[in-house]
Amino acid sequence: MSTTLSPRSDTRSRIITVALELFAENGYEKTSLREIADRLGVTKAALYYHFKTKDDIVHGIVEAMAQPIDEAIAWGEKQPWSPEVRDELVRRFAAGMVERAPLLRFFHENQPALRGSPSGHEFKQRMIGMIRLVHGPNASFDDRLRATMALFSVNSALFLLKQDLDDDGAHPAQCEETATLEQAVAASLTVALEIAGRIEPGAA
Amino acid sequence: MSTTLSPRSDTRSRIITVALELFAENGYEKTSLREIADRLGVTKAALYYHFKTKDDIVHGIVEAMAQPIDEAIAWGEKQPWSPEVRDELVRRFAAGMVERAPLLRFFHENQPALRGSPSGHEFKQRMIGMIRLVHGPNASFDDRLRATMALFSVNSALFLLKQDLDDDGAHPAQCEETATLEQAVAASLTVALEIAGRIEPGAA
Amino acid sequence: MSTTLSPRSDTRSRIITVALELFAENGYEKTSLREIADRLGVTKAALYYHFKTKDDIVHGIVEAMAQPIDEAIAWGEKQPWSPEVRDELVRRFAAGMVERAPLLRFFHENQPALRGSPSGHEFKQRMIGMIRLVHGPNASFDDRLRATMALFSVNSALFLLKQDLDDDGAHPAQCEETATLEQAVAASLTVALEIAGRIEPGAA
Amino acid sequence: MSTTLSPRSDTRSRIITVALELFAENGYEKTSLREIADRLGVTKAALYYHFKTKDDIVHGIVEAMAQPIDEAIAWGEKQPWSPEVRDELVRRFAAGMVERAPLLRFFHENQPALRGSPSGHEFKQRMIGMIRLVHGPNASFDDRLRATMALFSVNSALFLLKQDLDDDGAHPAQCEETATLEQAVAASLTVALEIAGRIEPGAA
DNA sequence: CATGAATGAGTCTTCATTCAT
DNA sequence: GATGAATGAAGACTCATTCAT
Repeated sequence: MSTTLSPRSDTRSRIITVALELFAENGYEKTSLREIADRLGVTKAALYYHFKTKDDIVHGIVEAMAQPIDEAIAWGEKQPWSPEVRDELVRRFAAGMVERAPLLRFFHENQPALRGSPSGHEFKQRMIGMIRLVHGPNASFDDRLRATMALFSVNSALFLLKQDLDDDGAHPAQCEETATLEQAVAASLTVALEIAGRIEPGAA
Repeated sequence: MSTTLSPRSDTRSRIITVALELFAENGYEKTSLREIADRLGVTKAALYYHFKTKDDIVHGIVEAMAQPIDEAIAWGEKQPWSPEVRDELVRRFAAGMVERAPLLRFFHENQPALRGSPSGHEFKQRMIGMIRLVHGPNASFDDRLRATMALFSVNSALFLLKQDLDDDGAHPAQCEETATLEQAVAASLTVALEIAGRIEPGAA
Repeated sequence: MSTTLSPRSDTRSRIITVALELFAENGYEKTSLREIADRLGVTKAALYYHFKTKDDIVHGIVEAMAQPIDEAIAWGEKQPWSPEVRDELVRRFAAGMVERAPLLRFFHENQPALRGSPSGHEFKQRMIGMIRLVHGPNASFDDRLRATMALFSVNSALFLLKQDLDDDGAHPAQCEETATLEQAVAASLTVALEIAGRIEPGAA
Repeated sequence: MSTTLSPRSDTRSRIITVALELFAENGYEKTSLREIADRLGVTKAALYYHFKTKDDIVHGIVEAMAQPIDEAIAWGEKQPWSPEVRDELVRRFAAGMVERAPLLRFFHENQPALRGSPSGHEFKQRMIGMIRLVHGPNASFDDRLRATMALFSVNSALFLLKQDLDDDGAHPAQCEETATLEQAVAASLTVALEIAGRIEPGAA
């Protein structure tokens, strides 16, 4: 009769999953609630039983997916800044985001829709928090930019990967073989650490 | 009575300017033709005299704004790849994009809308061309990622700058002074060259 | 442990009270069952345990609140018409309606919603019955109108009172002090009796 | 090529006519834009070409129909208050409203919908203005109530008339013959003047 | 060159209602 | 007595697009 740690409801989390999928693939604006409902085999009205508004679904997504970031932030806030901490943060972020690639993509590619949305803001704050921890206190604009790019690295890698797949083999020996997801992520981490490595300790 | 190099029509180019402004600021989907028309003081129908469809406006934008990229590409294609050429390409791209920041922002933040749009594809091809020239032949995935990020650097800098402006000074001595546009661009170039600098000549 | 004259159920009568409040304040159409349920701290479904439909709640309201009218009607039907009876009916109606002001307001301001509703009809029949008793048999249209207006007088007074409250003192010495509820009701009775006083015994 | 005094557009005024008809008959909330559009043989979207919102249609109605009231108010404001002016105002209002009966009915029976609507407020202000002119300065609550009821008299007469028609002859010799519209209006004026006649000159 | 009028398809959202538990 | 989950129908509104003038 009782499940340990029962999710708020099955439908609710299925909505979150499917919505993120569609939002990431087709964009927030181009994804209608009908599409989400159809793919789930329920009615639009059912969505409204679980979420007050379309934007509230985004809220649900963030709430359900941002945990690794929150943990990384929580951890980072307890450490005094050091190059090691910095690198560890980058690593943790990358690790957490690999399986959540759609979340990052959604966030990056839907800024206009998220601008002015409370839930969009919510996630942006987390990103900004991470960035701040990575570059540490008293950072120059250069270093803040490095921190930003280091974290966005995963995203660029995913962009590139997607490009390769869309071309499906149409690149004539110009480049090497198409990378796998794992390779892409590895590359993203390599480059991210390179970039972050140039961040200099805050000038007192 | 006669303009040297008269543009196809004044209204036409005003539409392009205003549309890009709005697309960049509010997003492609959230910008209606009515808004564009209103801001220009004409009717929606007038837009249809100059452009066949909403997407066609994007086409017009790209056509009107991508020139510097095209020139950089044209130049780059004639040079054999070398670290100097690579850096010069990065510099030219940055130089060209500073005044066209909205274009880049529009491109980055509206992927979902642009996906599936002929005009979106058009611009993406140019970006891919640039990336390819920057990393040169036979590049590893790592290097292609570096090239990509070097070019996207401007965009990250602009993202950061916008964040600062939105907070308007609410960050308590945590970071240095808010940067100016020029400083931001300079930083973006610095970092871009750092990243590109790690690209290694195509191995065997 | 036992209430004399226990109501059908406590929740049931709380629903009636709250529903009438909301119906009177915000209108029948603009009041959703969710609102009623929320204000009571129960679920919509709970309402359906006590009432078959939304309209059935109106039925419940009328049933619970129209008693004084019914009694006045019952009394009036036993008396032969006379000016004294007429005045007494007006007085009884006014007396009964003061504490039931929301009922009257609801009835007056929601005609469109009540039209076509069985429960709306129910109440209207009572009003018509009252009117008929007030003007007595063989009344001219003028007298029927007088009877109608005499009874609706309370409502107009309440309308006026509400207006005053909404303006909260913004009328610059144009009128006297804002009246209290008691004064308003007293005025309404004065005027009602004036109007009814002109009703002439059924001619011929 | 040019019509003197051409209406803003034919469709526009047809919308106003039909909308008022339906609003008065079925209520504001129960009248959907589809209904209005259907009855006009156009699409919902066409309505939105002429009116920004459903409420804006009400605004249009008031603007188009309230002229007689405005004129009466304008006239009344120029006269010093006197019993003759008072009666004349009542007469003018009645005269103006007969052909606009639906407007008054709409206003009376849709308070909840109009509450909070700018256009509803607009009309209410006019009514309040009229009332104020009828009772004159320094009026007691009683007199303000008389003024109000005098003006609402038409409405009550119409209510009564409608009742008679709905019963279609089911009243068993209880009352006289059903009145005609003209008789009803005449009665309403008679009673209105009676009521207004009791208004006493403001107590200096 | 441009407008006024209109459309069709689709969006998000709300509501009364139902039913298994 | 009451709830959680879901539905079907409908509503207001927006948008890109068309076309006669």
